[in-house]
Amino acid sequence: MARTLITSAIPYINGIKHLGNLVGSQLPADLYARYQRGRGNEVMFICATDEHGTPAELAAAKAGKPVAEYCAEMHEVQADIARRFELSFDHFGRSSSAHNQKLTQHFAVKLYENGLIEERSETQMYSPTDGRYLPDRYIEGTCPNCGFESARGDQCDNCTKQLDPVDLINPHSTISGATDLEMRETKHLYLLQSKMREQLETWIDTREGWPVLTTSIAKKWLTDGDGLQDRGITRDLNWGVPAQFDGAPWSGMDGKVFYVWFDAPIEYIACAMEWVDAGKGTDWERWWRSDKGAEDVTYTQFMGKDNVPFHTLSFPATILGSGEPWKLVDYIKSFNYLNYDGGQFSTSRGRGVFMDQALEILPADYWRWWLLSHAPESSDAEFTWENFQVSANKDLADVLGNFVSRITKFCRSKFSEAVPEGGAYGEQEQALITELTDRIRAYEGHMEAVEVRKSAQELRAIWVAGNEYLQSAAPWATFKENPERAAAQVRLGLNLIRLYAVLSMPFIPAAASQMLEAMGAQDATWPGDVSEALSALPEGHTFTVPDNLFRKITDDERDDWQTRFAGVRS
RNA sequence: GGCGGAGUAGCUCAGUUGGUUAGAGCAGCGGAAUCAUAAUCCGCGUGUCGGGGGUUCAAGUCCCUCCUCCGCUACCA
Repeated sequence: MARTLITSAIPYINGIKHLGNLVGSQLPADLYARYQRGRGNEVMFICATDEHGTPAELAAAKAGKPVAEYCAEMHEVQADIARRFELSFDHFGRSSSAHNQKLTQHFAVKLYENGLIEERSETQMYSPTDGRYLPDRYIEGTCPNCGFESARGDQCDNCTKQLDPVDLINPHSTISGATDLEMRETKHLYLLQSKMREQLETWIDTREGWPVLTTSIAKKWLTDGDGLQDRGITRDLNWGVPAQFDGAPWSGMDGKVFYVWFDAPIEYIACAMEWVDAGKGTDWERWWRSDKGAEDVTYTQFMGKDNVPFHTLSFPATILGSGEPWKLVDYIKSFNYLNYDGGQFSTSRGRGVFMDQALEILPADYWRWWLLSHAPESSDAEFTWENFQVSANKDLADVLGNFVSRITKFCRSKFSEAVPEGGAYGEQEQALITELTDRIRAYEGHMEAVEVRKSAQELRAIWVAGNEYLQSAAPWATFKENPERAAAQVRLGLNLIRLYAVLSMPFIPAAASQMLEAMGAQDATWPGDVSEALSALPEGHTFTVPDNLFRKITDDERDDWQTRFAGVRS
C-alpha cells in the first residue's frame, strides 16, 4: 500500500482566513488527501496554525490578551472552521507546541555544528515607545525618492522603490505613531543558505513534473543578483521559540526567538509528534525519517505562490543542512491568487468572503466545488457572485442533484424504494460502462497529477454521462411496453448514484455521504472494474429517496450577498 | 528597474515535445423529452489565438520586439 504524506501551508494565527487563502493550500490539499484515502492508500495529512511573529503579538495586544491566550483561542476558532469545511486533517497542530520548540532548537544546533549558522551584528530600528524592534514595514515615513508620505520602510507603495527605514523622512511607528525611533545594534543568527546554493539548485533542477510556478520562483531566488542570500533566522521578540536554551552552542541570544519562517515548516514534522500525543497514532518517524520507515513515503506540499521560496529553499536548506535523514518533499504544488470581484481579497481591509461568513451563507460543499473547479492553477483566478451562482446551480443542483432526484423518485413511483429486479444490461449499458471506464481512468490521472481543475471537469463529465444515459434509455418510456427493461435501466441508474458518491467524495464530502446513506451503501471502495462497481447494489436492495442534495441560489440572494460583502468586514 | 506568470469564442478557461477544418463549460438560438429541483438531452461557433516582425514545408505552440494586466523583489507572514 502506497503511503502519502501531505502538508498544507500552515495558516497564520492572526484572524480568520478568506476564501483565497483556503483555495491556495488547505482545500486542494484536502482534495488530494481524500482522493488518496479513497484509493485505499495510507495517508498522513498535516496542517497547523502558524503562531509566532510580530503580527501575532500585535493582534493579541489589540485584543487585550496575553499572546499565548490569544493564540490558543484563535487556534480553536480556526480548527472549528476547518472541521466545518470538512478539511480532513489527521492532525491540526500548533507551531507553538513544545515539540516544535524542541525540534526547532535541535535543527538550529545541527545546522550550527555543520557550519551553516553564524552570528552577525546589525543595526535595527528600535521604538522605545512600543518597547520593541520594528520590522521595516512597521515603519512609515516620507519617501526620499518621490515624496509620498506613507512610504513603508521596506518599499514605497507609490514609486515602488525599495527603501531602507533609515532613508525615510520623518519616520514613525505604524503601531503607536511614535517618532522617537533609534538605531540599535543587535546580534542575530544567520542561516548560511549561500553555502548550500549549488546543492539546492541541483536538487531543484532534478525535480520532474513540478509546476512551472514552483520551479521558476525557486530558480529566481537561486540566481537573482548574487544568488541565494543568507537569512537571519532570529528576531528580537518575546513570543516564539527561544533562541537561547540549554545546550545552545552560542550565547548572548537571550530575549530573542527564532524567526517564524524558520520554525513554521519544522512544525510539519513536530505536528506528527503532536499527532502521537493526541492518541491518533503511535509512530511518527515512519513518516518523517528515511532511516525509520519513511523511505517509501511520497511527500506532497500545497501552498500559495508567496510561500514557494520558503518551501523550495529555506526549509530544504534546514533539512539537508542538518545532515540527518529527514524526509524531503517530493512534489510542491503551488497556486496563484484568487481575486474577489475585480480586486484582491484583503485580510487587513476585510474585503471578500471569509471562511466563517461563507459557512453562514451556504454549506461547505458549494464553496468546495466552486473553489476547486476554479482553482488558480495556471494564473490568478477571479471570484464573482454571478459565476459562483451559475456554477453551483448548474453543476451541483441541476447536473448532479437532479440526477439523484429523478432516478430515485422515478423508481419509487413506478417500482418501490428498492432496487428493481429483472431484466439485464444490454448494449446501451455496455456503452455507458465503457465511457465511464475511460473517464474514471482520466479522472484518476488528473488527480494523481494534482491537476485540480481538470479533475473537476472530468468529474462533472462523469455526472453528465449519467443524464445522457437516462435521457436516451428513457425508462419512463420503456416502462410502458417493457417493465423488465425499465427495471434494468433504473437499477443501473441507482448504482450510478453510489458510484458518483465514491468518486465525488474528495470534492463534496457532505453530499457524497448523503448519497451513500440514502442508497444504504455499505461498500464505498474505489471503482476498479466499472461493470462490477455498477452491480454493488443488488436487486431488491432497499434505499430511501434523499432530500434534494442542493438547493438553488436565487438571484435575490446573489445580489444580497454581493452587496453585503462589497464593503468592509465589521 | 529586475524577475516570473498571464493575454485564445460574449463570460470562465483547455490547448503535451510546432503538424490535418483551434476546443470545453456557461450564456444565446433551435429542437426532443416530460422521470426529475422549470431540471435533462440533442443540434448550432468565420474567434485578426494582445500588436508587429522572423525561423519553418508547417507557428496559438519556437525566436525578436512592442503593448496591457497581475505577482514577487529577500525584516509581513
